[in-house]
Amino acid sequence: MDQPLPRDPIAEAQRNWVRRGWEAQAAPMAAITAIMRTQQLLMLRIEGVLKPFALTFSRYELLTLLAFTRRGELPMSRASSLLQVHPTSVTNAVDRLQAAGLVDRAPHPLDRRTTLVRLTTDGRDLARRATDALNREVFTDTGFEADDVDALIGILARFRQQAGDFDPA
Amino acid sequence: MDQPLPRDPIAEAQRNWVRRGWEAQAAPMAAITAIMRTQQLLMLRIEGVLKPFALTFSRYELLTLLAFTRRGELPMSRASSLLQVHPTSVTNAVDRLQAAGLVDRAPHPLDRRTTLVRLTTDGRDLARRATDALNREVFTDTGFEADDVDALIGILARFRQQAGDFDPA
DNA sequence: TCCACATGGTTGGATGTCCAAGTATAGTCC
DNA sequence: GGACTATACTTGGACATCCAACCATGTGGA
Repeated sequence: MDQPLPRDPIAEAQRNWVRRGWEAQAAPMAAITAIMRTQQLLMLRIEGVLKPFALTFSRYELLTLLAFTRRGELPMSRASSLLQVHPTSVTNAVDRLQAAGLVDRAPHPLDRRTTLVRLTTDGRDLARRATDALNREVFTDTGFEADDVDALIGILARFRQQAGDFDPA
Repeated sequence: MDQPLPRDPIAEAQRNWVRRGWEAQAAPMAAITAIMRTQQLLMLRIEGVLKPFALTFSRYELLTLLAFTRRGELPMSRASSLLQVHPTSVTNAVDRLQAAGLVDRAPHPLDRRTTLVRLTTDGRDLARRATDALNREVFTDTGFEADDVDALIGILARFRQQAGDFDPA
């Protein structure tokens, strides 16, 4: 899987789709498959940068989300909503971050259903160091051209909005 | 997680990045995070369409790849290369498809290291029906605008090429 | 002919995803 | 005040990802 293929496998699949008579669906299929592959490439790269910190991207995202709150804490349901992952994914991430001493769970003062997840000092420090590494090694030179970055942001925001991710206003 | 958020969480994260002084990295970070979320949305949608066929996207892709070959078979290493997944992911997919009677494993006539994975009649039929469903329910109306589909294809092809996925020629 | 290197595929393991179901708690309405 | 609905989070499970290590086989060069 390290060796470049002689041809773009997704362009090939697109041609196959056209050959089978699915012309209207060929380009959308290719775009979606390209998104899947691009995500995979980026994930491998990001996980590679985070590995020395004993972090995965999922756990990193939760730490960073907490680091951006005023008090370094959030209800788990809120974290699930903002990170746009299933509540069980947050449970999983909090379990592992808590075992590593990077967050704590705390009861909500007024609502016994709610668990607050709170950043520890170690967690805040690691979030900062991991962000420095990602900024330096991924976000400074992503492999996208600058114009493409802006275009992607626009296109994917329109898509996410029509998918119901956030309100139009 | 079903309710739209009042604001775009990724745009919010981008503003947070700028506030922290990481201006050059903010847009690339947002583009990458948007790719992650878009992939997740598309995957949920695709898995939803495939579920009645007792297929996952990963298994579907292998079936479709085989359906496009002349003889309905490929060496597993070739499948790994074309699908751009780790060999263990192909082993996993073949195990499950084989258990479901959708593919068979066969020895290579000339190379005892190599295992061929071969589509069965049931597998070919299921690949066709699942493709019909995906064409109808996902690829005909993806949620992307038509211009955006073409732009995505171009942008992501450039990215995948610079990442070493395929040769420039 | 033998050895070193490469290839193909598997196994065990770690990880994170979401679904279904369950329990505890809170809110609303009659 | 009680019943019903909703919310928060967990647990168990299915699934697929990739990594590390291993074994069997093939290739090429000395």
